Order: sequence, then structure tokens, then C-alpha cells
Amino acid sequence: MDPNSGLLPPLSRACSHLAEPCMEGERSPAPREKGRDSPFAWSPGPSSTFADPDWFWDENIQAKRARVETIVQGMCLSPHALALGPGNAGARDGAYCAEKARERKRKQSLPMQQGPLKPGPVGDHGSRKGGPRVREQLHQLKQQLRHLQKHILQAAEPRDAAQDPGGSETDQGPLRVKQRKGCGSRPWAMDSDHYQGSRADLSWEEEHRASEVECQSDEPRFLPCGARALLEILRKELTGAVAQAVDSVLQKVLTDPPGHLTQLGRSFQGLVPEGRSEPSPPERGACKDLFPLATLPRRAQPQTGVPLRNLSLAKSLDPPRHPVSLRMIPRSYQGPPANCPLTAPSHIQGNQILGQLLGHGPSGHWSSSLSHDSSSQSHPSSEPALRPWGAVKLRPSVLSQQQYALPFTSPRLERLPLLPSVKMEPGGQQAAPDVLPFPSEGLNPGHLKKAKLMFFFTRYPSSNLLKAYFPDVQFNRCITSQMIKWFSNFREFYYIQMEKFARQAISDGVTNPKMLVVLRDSELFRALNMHYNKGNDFEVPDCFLEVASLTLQEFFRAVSAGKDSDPSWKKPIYKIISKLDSDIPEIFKSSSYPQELFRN
DNA sequence: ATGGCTCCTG
DNA sequence: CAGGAGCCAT
Repeated sequence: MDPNSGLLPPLSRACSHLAEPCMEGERSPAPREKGRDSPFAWSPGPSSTFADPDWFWDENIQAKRARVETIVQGMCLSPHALALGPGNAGARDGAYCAEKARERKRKQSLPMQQGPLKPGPVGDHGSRKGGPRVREQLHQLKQQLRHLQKHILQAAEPRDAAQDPGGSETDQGPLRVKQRKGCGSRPWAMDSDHYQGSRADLSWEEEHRASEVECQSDEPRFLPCGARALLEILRKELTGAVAQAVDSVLQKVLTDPPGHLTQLGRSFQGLVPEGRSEPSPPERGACKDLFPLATLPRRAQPQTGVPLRNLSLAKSLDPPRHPVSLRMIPRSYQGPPANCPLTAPSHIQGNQILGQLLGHGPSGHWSSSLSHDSSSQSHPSSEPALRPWGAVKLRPSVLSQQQYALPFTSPRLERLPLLPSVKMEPGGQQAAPDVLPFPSEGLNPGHLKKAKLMFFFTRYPSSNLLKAYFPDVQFNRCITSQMIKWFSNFREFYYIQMEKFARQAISDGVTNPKMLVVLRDSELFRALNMHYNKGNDFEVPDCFLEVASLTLQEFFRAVSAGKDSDPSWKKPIYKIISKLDSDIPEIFKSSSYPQELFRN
């Protein structure tokens, strides 16, 4: 009986849509290793301090402390814990005997080949020589900014005073922070109805942006036409100047590592530690081969028309999603990681940054081009909060949730998570090296959420990658392994779902795995989306659907081939899937990213 | 010895 | 999701 006919209805539960049963040929999953991590790429954020001897010590101390803490914690939690130490053969044996009865099916082998992580303190080859210069430029830039702001202030002041006599105190507290940051922003911030109370609690960046917002919306109101015009002009000037400056700074930064400039956009991201962004040609090619299905969601097809035009993540802040169906991607696609929408000319990035500085949210929506995606878009119009940098309501959500966070931003602890570019030179002279005494931040729900979203792009993130994408987290062993554990849990859920639906498809009579495609309206997708993207405030990238489809198919094949009798039957699947990680959009590197997104 | 992964359990 | 255990690779 032809499954294709009878199956659609039941099938669409999980997957849907028939694929052209195209050649079943062996699609070799490219046994080659992917070389996921290049140990050398230097990482922005915390890790870039690797070169710093101080940092190294700090790290040691931190690690030790973390271990001690862990031990102490363990003692508190379970008095027996000690007996279970790794070295305790006795306890082990006991456990083993008990375990034996169950005839466990360990013994599964198959190295997950979690790429060589060589974060080594040595890593980070130079390429920071431009540091001081850059810093200087930034400093100048900031001063410039302040200067201009003063002008604007002066223009606005008279009215301000009249309008809000008491408003100026609002900043007293945070002001020092701001000044310290060299960005002394808006001492004139006022109209503080919503902010006044909480302002003191805001982290610098939030507050900064908050005041930006306020100013933007309020300033003009108080000004006479002439002043307003002046203001406009000033603003433009400022915009231009800053943009230019940022641009040149970026240029410097980008051009610093010699020879790495070929892909501008990438190089911006090139600070990514993960060598995997530079997949060896065959891998990506293999990736392509893995999707011979001409099947991908028909709905998704239209998007393929929007392929790799280097989606300037800045311009429209387009999407952290993968506009391409892999099969469209030519081999050359390894050049710029087609997968990633991050390639953007530096000037665009610069403008984006500028946008932040000035509090302009980007106008674009993330989810523009996909919205016509008929049924799959269950809520095309309700795709709201997807402006990563949007100047929207800000809330000290981070602070309030952090376990160890200080109630007020410490002058030294405050980071500037606004711009990846700024974070790039963290250790700087400013105050960084001695930030150490402060406890690590711990992971908060925001981090978890972010991690879940990242799962759409990467199922097997290396710890280096995590470090790069959670710049606001002080990584130590515990934190790292906790986060890794998260992903392990994510995977677990993911694979369980896959297996479940694969079996279901089998029992539904499906015979051709290629018919299994995960679409946005399929039940499987909903299950996954529910798990990783509760609230559906993030648009799941297409690449994830493709990987999911593939995973489903692999499970289908394995199960229907009866391989599941082998205890380690899943391993090969894991191996395949582990090679399908995509690059994660740059925005994720912003430590404030998800907070804004989910803030609502 | 350590880090990472899976599986299992709560 | 965290803990714990076992396996594996480095």
C-alpha cells in the first residue's frame, strides 16, 4: 500500500508533506571531522583576556574557589557525597554491582568528537595590538559625544528647567557611573515618571538607553522651532561624526589581524573563537549533500529566493534566521558562512552600533520576509518583540535575577554589553584587570532562555563558543559545565522527541524517510518550539527545521531498520547531527540581547 | 586527571 | 532542569 496516500493526514501531525521520493542514494554524512573549533581564533569577551597574566591567575583562583565551593556545597547537600568521589573505588563498585543487575547498556562507544577546545591561556595570538589605539579612539569618540550632547543640552535647558524643575536630580546616582564610563550621557534626563524610582537600580547600559529613549521622545517637545532645527542638525552631525568614528575604529579593529580581512563581515565576527565558523570546505559541502530532499517545506521555498545576500544584520536587523534552504547553497558557500546572517559590512555594523548609541532602534523587523509564509506563520502580526536593539522598555531584569549580582552596578563591575565591539577590548586599562574580586554572576533565567534559543543554531556548542556568546557571564568550571549540561538536556529532549515522532511515523506506515519533513506547523515542531522558545517570541531559523527534518529521518531509518536493538544505535545519529551546527547570529553576543527580546 | 557526553532519576 | 554515574578521549 502506498503510504503516501493514506498517510498524509496522520502524518502531518508530526511532519508533513511528501518529499519527492528522490534517490535514496547513500548520502554519506561526511565522515570527516568538522574541526569545529579552531583553537586560535581569539575570542572576544572574557576570553580575550587570556593574554593577560593577571587574568590567568584570577582564573586559577576562581577555579579553585569554585571547586571548594562545589565541595562545600556538596557536603551540605548530601553527607554521602564524599563517598562518591571519583577516586572512591569502593563506592563505585557498590554502585556498579547494583547497576549490573540492570544490565545496563553503557558501553556505547562513538566519540562525540567534541572538537578540540584549546582555549589555552596562550591562544589569542596577538591581534590586540591595536588595543590602546582603539581605546583612545573610542575615548575621543565618547568625549566628542559628550561635547555635542552638552550643546544639545544647552539648547534644551531653559525649557527643561521650566518643564521639570526637579527632574535633574534624577541622575545623581547613576551619573557617576556614566561619567566614569566616559559616556556621560544626558544629565538632563528627566520626565522621569517611570524611571525615577527604579533608576538607581538600573544597570548602566539600561539606564543609559533608557535616558536615551526619554530624551529622544521628549526633547523636541520643549524646543522652539529654531532650537529644534538646531537640535536636528546637531543630531545629524553627531550621528555622522560618531558613525564615522565608529567606522574607523572598526576598520582598525578589523584590519588588525592581518589577512583576515577578506571577509569583512566575518571578521567582525571573526572574533569568534570558534573555528567552526570556518568549516573546512568538505564539511559544508557534506552538509549540502545531506539535504538532497527536494522537499523542504514548500512554504519555505520562497525564502530561498532571498539567499545569501549578505543579510546585513544591521540594515534591517534582518534575521537571525537562515534564509536559505541548504540545497540552494552552492559549494562556494563555505566562503562566508552562508548559514549566518552575520556578514555585514563594517560600516553597517557601525551604524548599527551608532543606532544603539543614539537610542535609535533599527527600523527593521526580524521577521519581515517570512511573514507571508501562510499557514506556518501562526501569528504574523504578533511577531513583535523581535527588535534586538530596539529602544523599548528596559528593565533591570538581569540584575534582579542574578544570583550574585550586586544591587547596584559596581563601578568596576559594570560592563558595557551594548556593543560587541566595545566588549572586544575588555581587559583594557580602564579598570578591567582588577575586576576579579567580584563573584561570577551565575546563570540566570535569561541566560537559560538565551541558551535555548541558541540551541536552534547549535546543538553541540563548545565551551568556547558559549564563552563567546555569554560575555556577561564569568565562566568558571561550574558555570561552564552547567551550561554545557543545559545543552545536554536540550539535546536529550530533542532526541526524545525525534525518536518518538519517528516511531510514530513508522507506525503510521511511512516507508520513505524522505517524506518526513519538519515544518512549522507540524506537531513535532510545536513540541520543540514549546520547549526552546516558549512564548514563541523568536522566529525559529529555517536551518533548524532542516536539521530537525534530518534528525527525524535518521531516527526513522534507524528504527525502521531495526537498529534500535543495538544499545548504541543512536550514536551514529548523534554524530551526524553534531555536524550540522550553524553559526549563531551576532546579536546573540550581546549580553543584553535576549532580555530585550523577551522583555515584552 | 579532566572535560564532555550520555543515560537515568528525581 | 540538576545530580549522579559511567564511558570515553585527551
